Amino acid sequence: METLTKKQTIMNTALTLFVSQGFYATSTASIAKQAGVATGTLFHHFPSKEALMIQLFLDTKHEFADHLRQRLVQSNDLRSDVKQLWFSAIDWGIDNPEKQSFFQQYSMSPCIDIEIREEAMTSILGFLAKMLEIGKQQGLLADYPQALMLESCHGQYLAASRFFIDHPELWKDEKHREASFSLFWQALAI
Amino acid sequence: METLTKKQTIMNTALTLFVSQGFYATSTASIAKQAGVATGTLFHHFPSKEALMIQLFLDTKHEFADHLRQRLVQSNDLRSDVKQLWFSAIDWGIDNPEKQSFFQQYSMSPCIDIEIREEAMTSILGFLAKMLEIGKQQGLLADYPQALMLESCHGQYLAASRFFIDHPELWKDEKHREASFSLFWQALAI
DNA sequence: CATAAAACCGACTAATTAGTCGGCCAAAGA
DNA sequence: TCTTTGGCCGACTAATTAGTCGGTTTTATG
Repeated sequence: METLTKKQTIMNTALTLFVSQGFYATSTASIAKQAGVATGTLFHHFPSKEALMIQLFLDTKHEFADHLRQRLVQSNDLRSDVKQLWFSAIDWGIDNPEKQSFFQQYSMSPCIDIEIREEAMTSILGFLAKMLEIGKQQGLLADYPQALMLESCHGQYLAASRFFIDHPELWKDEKHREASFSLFWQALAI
Repeated sequence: METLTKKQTIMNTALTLFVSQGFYATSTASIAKQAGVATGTLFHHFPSKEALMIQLFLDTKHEFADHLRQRLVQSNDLRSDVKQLWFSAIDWGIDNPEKQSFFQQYSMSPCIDIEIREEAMTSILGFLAKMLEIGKQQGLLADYPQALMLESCHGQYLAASRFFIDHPELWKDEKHREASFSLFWQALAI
């Protein structure tokens, strides 16, 4: 059993509290206390509360992106590739409901600077953009404006994972899994 | 020119500040000052900051729902009815970007009690649920689980209006308008 | 006009906040 | 062993907060 560093403990605790209470309602003192750490320690690792939030946001986004990249395949069948990506993404949300809630709340909140949010967003949606491009060339996907399609994909993903986090048992139900992907794919398909 | 009551002014100001700074970062003092009103007046009309937020949320949701209901038609052609609803909804978002941002931020934030959010949600999505039911009976729409479809619709709406608020000029572009509806409709259609 | 009710004011308070600072302690290198 | 480095501590502070309260003005009513 590996022990967490205090820094890690602080970040884990902060994530939990930010999700359950909100950024501004969570005091640095309460984070430190809950993490079993002095306030001085918190500010030793992070210059400010905001810096803590930013690192949390970026780390979590990267963790999610890494998870997807690991499972990314490249077969001849675009639809099944996208499907695998879709399932991987929602799997991650189900396995990390707190982090998923974190995205839901802070992906469009003024707590985090808009530049940072957008940068994180494009870094994640980068390979999705490529897949869309391929799909259009293959004539599988509709030729709608790219930016609109990406925003739509993102919205569908947030909605679906919101739904399955609220109803985790339904994610095991083949009918619901398939339906969620169909909703996603049909929107884009020719 | 009709003058606003102080209560209305307080609510308008609060909405603006909540959207631009966030709920917890906005002090009641700053709301009062910006509204040209004493803090005592604010607390005369609203028992607490939270009560102000709740009323703001419910009023705005109702305003949106009323807008949609006014434009609701009932022809024989479900697709064109839904299309009109879709355009009405995004129109409202474009015309009220601040209120739309308010929804984006607070429709899933812990600032507002989850019961209140869900109640507001179902009251708005109520007639959409009926339209989906009709569509399924007519064999026009896929027979996916209802709750999942509603969540997906909501997600698509948030994504689309987010997109068009960021790029208002594109809402006048027929291609983009049609594309946004196609993305929405194709997801649901058989 | 008189009176009552409601809207309005702003100085005030008790509580909470992010962030500081001087010092403690354990480990690593000389 | 001595020294240095860096994680760590927690009492402290200056600033800010939501909400109060006693009093004034405005409005409605008889």
